[in-house]
Amino acid sequence: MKRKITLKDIAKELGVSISTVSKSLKDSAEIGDDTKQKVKAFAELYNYKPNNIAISLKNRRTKNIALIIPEIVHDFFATVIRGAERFANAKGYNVIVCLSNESFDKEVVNIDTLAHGGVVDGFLISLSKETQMRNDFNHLIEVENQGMPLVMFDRITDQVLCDKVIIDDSRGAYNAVSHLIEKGRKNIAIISTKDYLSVGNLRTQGYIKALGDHGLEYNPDLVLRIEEMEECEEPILELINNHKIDAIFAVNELFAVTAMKAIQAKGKNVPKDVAIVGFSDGKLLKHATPSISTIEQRGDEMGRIAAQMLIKRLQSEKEEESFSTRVIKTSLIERESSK
Amino acid sequence: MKRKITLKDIAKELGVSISTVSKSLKDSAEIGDDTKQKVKAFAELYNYKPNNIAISLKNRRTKNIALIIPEIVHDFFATVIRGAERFANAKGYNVIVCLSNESFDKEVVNIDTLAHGGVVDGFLISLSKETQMRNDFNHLIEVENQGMPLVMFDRITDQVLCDKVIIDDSRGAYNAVSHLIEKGRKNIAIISTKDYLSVGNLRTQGYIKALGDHGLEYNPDLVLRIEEMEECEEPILELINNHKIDAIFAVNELFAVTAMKAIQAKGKNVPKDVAIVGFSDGKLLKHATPSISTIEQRGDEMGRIAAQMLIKRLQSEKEEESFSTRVIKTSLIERESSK
DNA sequence: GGGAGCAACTATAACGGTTTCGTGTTGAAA
DNA sequence: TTTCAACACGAAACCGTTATAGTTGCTCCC
Repeated sequence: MKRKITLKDIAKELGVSISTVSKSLKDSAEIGDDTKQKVKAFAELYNYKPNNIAISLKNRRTKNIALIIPEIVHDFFATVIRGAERFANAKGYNVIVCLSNESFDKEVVNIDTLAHGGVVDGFLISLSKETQMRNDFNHLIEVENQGMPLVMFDRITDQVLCDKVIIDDSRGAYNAVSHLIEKGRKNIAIISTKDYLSVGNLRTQGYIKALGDHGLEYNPDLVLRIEEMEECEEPILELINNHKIDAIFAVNELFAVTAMKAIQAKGKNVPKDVAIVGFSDGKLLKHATPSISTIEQRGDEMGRIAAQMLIKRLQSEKEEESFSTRVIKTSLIERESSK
Repeated sequence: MKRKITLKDIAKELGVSISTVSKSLKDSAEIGDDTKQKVKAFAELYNYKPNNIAISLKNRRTKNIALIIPEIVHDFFATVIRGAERFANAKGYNVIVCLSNESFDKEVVNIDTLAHGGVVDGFLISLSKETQMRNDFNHLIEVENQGMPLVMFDRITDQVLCDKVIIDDSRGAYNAVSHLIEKGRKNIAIISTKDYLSVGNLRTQGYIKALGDHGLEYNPDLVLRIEEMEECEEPILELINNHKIDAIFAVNELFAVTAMKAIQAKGKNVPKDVAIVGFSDGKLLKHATPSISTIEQRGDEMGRIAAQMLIKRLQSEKEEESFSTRVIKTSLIERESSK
């Protein structure tokens, strides 16, 4: 690789000291105007850019932040990246994206490498499924102990003290179910995830509360908890076949479209026979036929706020001891599936 | 931030020199066995990890690679990230994901910052729409001139000499259209993009060739070139209304589902009245009703190979002067829309 | 004319490693 | 006893910056 031009090169070329060059480029008052001009012109000419690695070493900070997500082929997380990246870049930070692939081990390895290696200044993380299941957060607690700021988003745990960004899962679900009730639906099922997933759990709670508040009976048989995303078809089919249902609230995109397909395959009509509301505003729901109503889940907003919280902490000198949790509001997007 | 433990700390604590500690941890033959053991044990105990920034500075390489993509909420690019990240991580490299958002300026800024700042060792890039339109690749040529390796994938240009990974767009399209012809379709339209997009252009060529090879007449009226992804509905509607069409080949997911919706809205049946084949294997096509046949476009494979080519170049001492282009094969996934 | 004060630089240490080149101590061959 | 290699370790340079602490040379003024 061709060597990039350094301060030393400029100094030698112009017959001044390295310090002079450094200070000139920073427009220090210590240096005479003509020298400054000369140095700047030369630097410009040779397209000098300071070596960030050296600066990182000196300043003990890298201006990199890690963003750890469980899965990337997922509109929601993709928009989180977009939001975080945009904000961070504007503040002069690079985002290093890491995938845990829902694996505890990979999450740990990622964090370890980046934290101890001094590669990043802080972390943005959404927990992997496995981590939530194992309920083991030592790797995160250690990050905190090292004094590295950490912001958790979406899939969080209250066992780690740090800044957090979540959406109002429970209230979002509540609104979705209320909407279905207002449309006259009485037998509303929910397709959710296993309880150890914070998000699925909260949404189920919102579902139950909405039923209660509207004087509908809560029937546990209508609560389906899917274990494996990839094998959701069968249990969904079973739910639909064995119960009299006139509406479904699905906690994610995949469950919603799979449910709709199953219903349509039975010759029933959506929304006439069964109405559907999903959660998270991805392409799948928008482009389904009929299009599926959903609770909007602003991933970019979440990414932006998470990055903001992290960078704020990185830039404040004093170690702020109180942590805050930001809750992002959701709103209902009405589409054809719940007309 | 709490300071991390350094070689110096260990040295002071054990009453040996920094060099001794460094060498011990590298298991150098220069150091006596008992000293080595002592140092290693101590380092282990305090969870010492070398500071990668310092190593980067010394070695003049960072073990970071940049992956620049135009858009992230896009299953294809998301899978590319996954493939590249997986391979790079396994080789000890971090992936810094940057989004150009289809903007020339952001692409240039990204590259400039990372290249001159010494943050990354090399680039993986898929050109932004705007860059392809402007036909201006100086920022990439400069990267090459600096001796930084660069691998282009998917959206490439032949005006920059570097390693490349593409899928066989033209042949993929050819196969898609041939498939439709074999199913007895005669009036096949293509919904493509403007010509400056390398990918859309190649797919259109494959379409034309397939028609010719099967003795069908090429009718330019059946070639729709969409300018704005977001405003594709109207022109697609127009195409469908004004022409007798029994099949559509769409060069991406969005065009395929939009076309299908339009056809169904007219009361026609897919695939009976109009068959559809798309391109790129995203969720949208898979979960559409009916599911849409498509040309598989292995993003993860592309990412993996691109990362592999880049890292190979980074690790080889000699400056290899010949560049290669890897072509990834596609295959047809038959689904309901072209039965 | 001998500081004081200032402008305009330069030298140096430090950031945390790696690496080359010593150097002091052994023990054994000559 | 001398010599000399092997061993075990240390000193110092270097990567590219920045911050702090000098060092000049000059003017000004009592």
